[in-house]
Amino acid sequence: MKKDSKKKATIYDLSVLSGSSASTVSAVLNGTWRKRRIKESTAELIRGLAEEHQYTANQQARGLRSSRSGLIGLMLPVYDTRYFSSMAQTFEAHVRQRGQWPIVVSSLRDPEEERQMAESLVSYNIDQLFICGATDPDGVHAVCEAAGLKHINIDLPGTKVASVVSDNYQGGRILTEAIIRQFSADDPLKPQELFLFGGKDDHASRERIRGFKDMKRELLGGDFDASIQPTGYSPNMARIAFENFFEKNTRLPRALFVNSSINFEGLLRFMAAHPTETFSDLVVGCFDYDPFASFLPFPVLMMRQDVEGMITKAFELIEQPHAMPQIHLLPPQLVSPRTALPGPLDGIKDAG
Amino acid sequence: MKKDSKKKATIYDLSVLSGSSASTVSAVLNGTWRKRRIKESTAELIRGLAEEHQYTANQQARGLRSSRSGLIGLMLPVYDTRYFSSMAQTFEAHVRQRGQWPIVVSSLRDPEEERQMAESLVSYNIDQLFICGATDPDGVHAVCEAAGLKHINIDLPGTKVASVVSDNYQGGRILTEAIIRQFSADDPLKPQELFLFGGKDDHASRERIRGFKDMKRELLGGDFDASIQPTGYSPNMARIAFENFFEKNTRLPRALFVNSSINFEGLLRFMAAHPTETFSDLVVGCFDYDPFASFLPFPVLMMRQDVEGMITKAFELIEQPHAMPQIHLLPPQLVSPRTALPGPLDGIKDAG
DNA sequence: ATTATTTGCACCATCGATTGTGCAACTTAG
DNA sequence: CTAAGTTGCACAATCGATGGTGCAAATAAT
Repeated sequence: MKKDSKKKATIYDLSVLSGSSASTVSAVLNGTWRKRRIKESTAELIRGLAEEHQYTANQQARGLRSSRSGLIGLMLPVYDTRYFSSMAQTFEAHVRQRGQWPIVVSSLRDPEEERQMAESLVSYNIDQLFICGATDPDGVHAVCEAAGLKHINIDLPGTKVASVVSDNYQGGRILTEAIIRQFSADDPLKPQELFLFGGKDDHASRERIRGFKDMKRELLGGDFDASIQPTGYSPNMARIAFENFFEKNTRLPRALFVNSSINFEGLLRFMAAHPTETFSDLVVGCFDYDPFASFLPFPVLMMRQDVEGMITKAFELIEQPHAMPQIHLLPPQLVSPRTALPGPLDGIKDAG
Repeated sequence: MKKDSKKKATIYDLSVLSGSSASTVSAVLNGTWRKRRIKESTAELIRGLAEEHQYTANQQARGLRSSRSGLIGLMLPVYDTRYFSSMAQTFEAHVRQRGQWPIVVSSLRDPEEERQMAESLVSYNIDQLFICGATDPDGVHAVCEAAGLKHINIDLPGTKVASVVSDNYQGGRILTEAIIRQFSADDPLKPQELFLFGGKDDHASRERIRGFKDMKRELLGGDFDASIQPTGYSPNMARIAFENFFEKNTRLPRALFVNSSINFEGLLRFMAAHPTETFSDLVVGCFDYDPFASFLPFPVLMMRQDVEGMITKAFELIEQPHAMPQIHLLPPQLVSPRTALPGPLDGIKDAG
């Protein structure tokens, strides 16, 4: 409107325009003006000018003074799986609802990266940090602790502050049972026909594997440790594992427990190289939910982790002075084959 | 190390410790010290102390002074599709490689939200803004322009600054042709057997629809406008459209052009309510790529948009003084059924 | 009409880093 | 031995908002 709309208005500009002091303007615009006994009419005037000149507070200045920023951080291993992207989406909604700003970064599962990122986020004076799926949560904790930054672990637990994670053990049991029950009584699954692929030596994998083993033993008997093939969280390592198995046994197992959707992508790569008949007799259980995966040409059982619940719980816990670094377990949900669940996108109005 | 490791070290702390002035410390640590003729030995000393005390610059103070922040913003409609999550992942990698920090927000396709978000990002003094898939890019532009913030459009073009978008018209043509060629010469697809579902009245949809119509007319002849069913970018609206079609015609079309993976999720929901036989004769082309979708029990052709290329191009263009608000087109890639392409995750080291 | 309160606001230091400017101490030239 | 650089750094203003403190003017109490 004014000639100099190139630069943003500050409280000093409004101070001149209104004839009040900068501190009065500040108080009016940040809501502390009643406490400072500013006249209603003065406040009104200033609010009007602020509106007219499109004033918005400089968050850097505000943050510098108050040593807060309004930013809440989420550290993710990666974005590009439905699990983590829905984590980001859900996190964003919660943060914005609190009038704060999400800043999401991905650490690529590298402990050193994780720590450096935390350092850097600290230098922006972020108010809280949600550490999701970190390889070394306690390393990140040390950084946060030193800076007095509130934080919490999600997905993978740490030992220093509270953690919110899926009940991977129970989930593993339930998924394993569901896989086994897919087979009819007249041609039941045999112990050596059920394998677990994927995951690495992290808490989630360990618990899932434990659940898998326990349930497998209970239902099928026989202890068959060779049925575990950890491949890391990498599509290609998983693909190679499937290829190797296939070469050695001239076929896939009848039933697969796949440890994550990332590993499932490894199975896709394997599938691309083999005719569809190879998979006619296959049952897959995957510890993650992806709507498209649920409709593949063979029965796919999935475990959907309760992302909404985890984020909600994490927001509750992060406020509390950490009495004890407890691990809070949330049950994941078994999803039958050919199921399309609503997701975070469904809340969005989009008339088209 | 020191007693008071609870608060972060500042240049003033290091100033005292080193016996130099704060400005000298600042210069040493931000790299401008040669220009200021600081002695090598002084620099060395200060660098040592900085290391020892784990100094990291307060970005808010730095930003306040220099009116920059080191933050680069990406505004996304949503996170939770493979297209947009890979956009976020790719963006992140590029930004971090430049030594800056990504701040990603989702605007949920609401023009008012988009503008407010831009306002708010401005108040953090972000250095650049990538506007991806905005419903009203020019509205966001106005906000950026007023604040002197460099910005660029991705995915959906605006008229005020440069835009980088997929060649939706050519992509639409190619996908349509590929769908039609899936059918053999002895039982070829007829014009009234090919429908387009999804999308709304945005640039991308319009172009894809134009490509669809043109190619359909060229190959199949007949102009059949009823074959377009826009449903918005919503899974449920798409599901309802499929249901309606099915009720009216007692079957699905033999071939579908689905406008986005979000709409494809609507098809999944429809599938969940119908037996597999319903889809035995179906061919689907989808304008988006999702690895799991590629392996569904019927032929699925997909268009993968060149996310890496778009981000790269956008970084090139955003620096340039906007001579002309040109639209830069990037060809998307046709993906055959049962194809598992590598993605941004493949770059990650993860031995497992 | 005084004194005691309350109201309404201005002043100023502060957060931590950046940067233009000034000026000793030292070196080189003449 | 003096004048003219050069080197190496300190000083102080500044970015924009916040919040403690102090003080007039208006109002109430006596």
